[in-house]
Amino acid sequence: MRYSNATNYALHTMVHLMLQPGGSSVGVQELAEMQHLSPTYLSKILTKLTKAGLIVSTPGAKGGYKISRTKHEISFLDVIHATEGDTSLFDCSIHHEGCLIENVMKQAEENMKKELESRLLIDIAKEVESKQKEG
Amino acid sequence: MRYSNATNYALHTMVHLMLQPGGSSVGVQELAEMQHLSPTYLSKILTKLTKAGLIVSTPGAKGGYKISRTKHEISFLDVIHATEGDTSLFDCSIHHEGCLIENVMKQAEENMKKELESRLLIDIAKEVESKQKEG
DNA sequence: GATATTAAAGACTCTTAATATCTGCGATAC
DNA sequence: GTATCGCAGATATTAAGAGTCTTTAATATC
Ligand code: SF4
Ligand code: SF4
Repeated sequence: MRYSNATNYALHTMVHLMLQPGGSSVGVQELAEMQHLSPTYLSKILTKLTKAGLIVSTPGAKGGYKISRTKHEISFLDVIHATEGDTSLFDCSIHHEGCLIENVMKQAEENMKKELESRLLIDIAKEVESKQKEG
Repeated sequence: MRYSNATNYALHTMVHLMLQPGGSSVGVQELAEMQHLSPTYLSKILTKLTKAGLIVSTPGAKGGYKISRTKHEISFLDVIHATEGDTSLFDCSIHHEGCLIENVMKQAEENMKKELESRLLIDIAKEVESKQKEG
């Protein structure tokens, strides 16, 4: 059980877009080069982020992707939901009434999600920025 | 990203074995029937649990599986580790020095594991037992 | 000791999901 | 109009999970 690589790429892309001065657009080929990916593959991931409303795409010449207006509210969990879907980690198909096992597993998962929801990408971006200025 | 079915089967098996009077052994075919599985498939899962020291196997005639001596200390996390391995959910192969993203993901995962570590199977087994007496 | 019973291990197939590429379409700037 | 770009669909390719079959080794019973 592991997060997909797409989630990793999505997180990096989001941070990168947040660091764009004035929230300007960046083309997929630049984002792909940065992460050593093929543009077509990354494009699929970016489409997911777009549909989730985390970034905004502008097609056509001089187009690209830019961070959404909700920039300061985007959490790690938002990105993960966009790439991984929002299904439960533990999904017993039977669902017995008042299942004790499911209870424990779901509660634990909730603990993880709470943390991921409380951590905002903007804070990471800011830290990265200040590190770059130092170095 | 989902827990494997094996983890579900393992959890059910563990609870079942804990409910055996006197911790007596149960054969794989009985455990398999209970969960509508093939004995050979379940056998692989049971071997993992055995190697993790959560259950004890006795081969040969009248053999089977019984719960380990550490019965009262076995947590959900122990079972999950046995079936899923103990690799991290978020595993970036690069591992940059002081990576901020990895930090957040690992911390969140830790929150989940803390909960899974604190929840003991024996408590679930006892609840199941008392429910059965009620019904 | 012979035999029946049972767990352990390895090879193997099947299915599914993730990964990745290629192609054509539609929107936009110039 | 044309070059540039994101979007969607089809299509490999790969990896992991799910599950079966067969053989081997250990044990109890007789
Ligand atoms: S007891 Fe819970 S986990 Fe087990 S089969 Fe029922 S619903 Fe699923
Ligand atoms: S910044 Fe962190 S997650 Fe990103 S490549 Fe480096 S180690 Fe991996």
